[in-house]
Amino acid sequence: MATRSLFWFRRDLRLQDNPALLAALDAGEDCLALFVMDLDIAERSGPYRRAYLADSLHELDAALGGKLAVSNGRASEVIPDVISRYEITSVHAAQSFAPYGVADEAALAQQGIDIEFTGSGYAVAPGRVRKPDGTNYRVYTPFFRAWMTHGWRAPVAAPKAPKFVTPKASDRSIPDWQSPVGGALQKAGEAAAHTSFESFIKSGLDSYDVNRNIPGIAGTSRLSPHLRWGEIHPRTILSKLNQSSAHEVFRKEIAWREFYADVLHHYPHTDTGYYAPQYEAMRYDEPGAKFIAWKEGKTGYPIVDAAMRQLVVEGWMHNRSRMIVASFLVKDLHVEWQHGASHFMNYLIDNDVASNSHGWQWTAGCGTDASPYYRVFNPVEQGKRFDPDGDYIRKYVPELGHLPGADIHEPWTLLDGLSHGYCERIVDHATERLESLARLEEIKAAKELPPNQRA
DNA sequence: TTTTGAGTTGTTCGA
DNA sequence: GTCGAACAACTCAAA
Repeated sequence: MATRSLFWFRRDLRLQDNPALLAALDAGEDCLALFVMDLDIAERSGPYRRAYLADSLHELDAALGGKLAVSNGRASEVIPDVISRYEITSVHAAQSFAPYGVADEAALAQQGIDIEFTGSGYAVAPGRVRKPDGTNYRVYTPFFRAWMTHGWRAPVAAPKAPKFVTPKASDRSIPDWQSPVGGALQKAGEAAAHTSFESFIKSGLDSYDVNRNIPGIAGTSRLSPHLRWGEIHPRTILSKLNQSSAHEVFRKEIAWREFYADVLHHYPHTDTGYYAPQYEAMRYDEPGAKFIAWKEGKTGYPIVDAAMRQLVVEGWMHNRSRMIVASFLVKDLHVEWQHGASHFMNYLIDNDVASNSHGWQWTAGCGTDASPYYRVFNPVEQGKRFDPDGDYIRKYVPELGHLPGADIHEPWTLLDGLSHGYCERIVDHATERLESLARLEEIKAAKELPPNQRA
């Protein structure tokens, strides 16, 4: 009897270092490569996310010799249908740990579809790193140590002479979504991922510890979208790192991604829910005009506005900027973190639920290892410190292009500062910082009330 | 079980 | 301008 396997491409749009793909090719005389496109999700995604995914799928299809099947729908409907139409004898995939993927797996299992899972998008699969007593870590540093001790397998090579099934024309719905006119979308795909990584090794990695915090220079790896879609596997990256301190700082960033995936795995409600539940009771402001100003990059705080505009024109934002704008939304505008997280998810091409939700919760003070409550980012100080010459701001906020150097951080102090179309500050930071601290005092006090008197 | 040390990313204030 | 201390208390991990 003939064997034909199905490989379900999910967040692993690559051929190299893909053990699940090797398992699929081993299991069949030929193999159908399938990506399942949920158009409902795509509909709700921002333009850059869509364009990036389309680009990545085209790259993958080319690498497969034009044999990538793409079918629209939900995995729980598409996969059983494909199994019967192509007479599939075994199904293979990497395991997912994000809420959507986990739901797909459960729905397929319920229908009795047997999937052989091999590996995950992490060096160490979520749930594997445990304390000696078997429970999960809730603090990063001990997690990191245990993760290092746990270790991970070496990368594996791309398949040699794979035999893929030619899909029917009706299963070739590879979208042609384009990025918005004038936007600057990062190149997607496995080849681009390796090009990015190699150029980062050559010119960025050894100074990563110093340069990664300066949004105005290209000091970061730009690997986040590639990791998001699995165009490169983290263990491929880890295998190239040495023991130097710059490399160690970068390794720790990879570990943060793994830590947050582990936390989300153990507390699945924290994708949109509070990790620290007492913060739910805090007084927040409804997102209104100020929230819109934040989204549009019109808060009157140059570093915040530059960052928010970078997000909209590139589908990406520097990590330092993410913290600054997140702090501003939560602590200066008193808007709940979920509104900001959702805006990020729509625009970011590296939109990862675990990293995004927990990054936001860290800033908001309600996450794991959260920032102390009294730590409120000062957008002017952050600008002066991390964009000292204002290069980053001038790149994204042309209204301030006429201001030299450090003058750019406080345009309201200059006589003609507001005469070039730049907006006035929507709030006063010093005032809102105190307001934020006062609201935090309220939930601290509330915690001490007996349960029947709590709000 | 108890104890102890530690904990991504900062700001402000006063000397 | 620079520097160190204060900003709290709590939870977590590990001995």
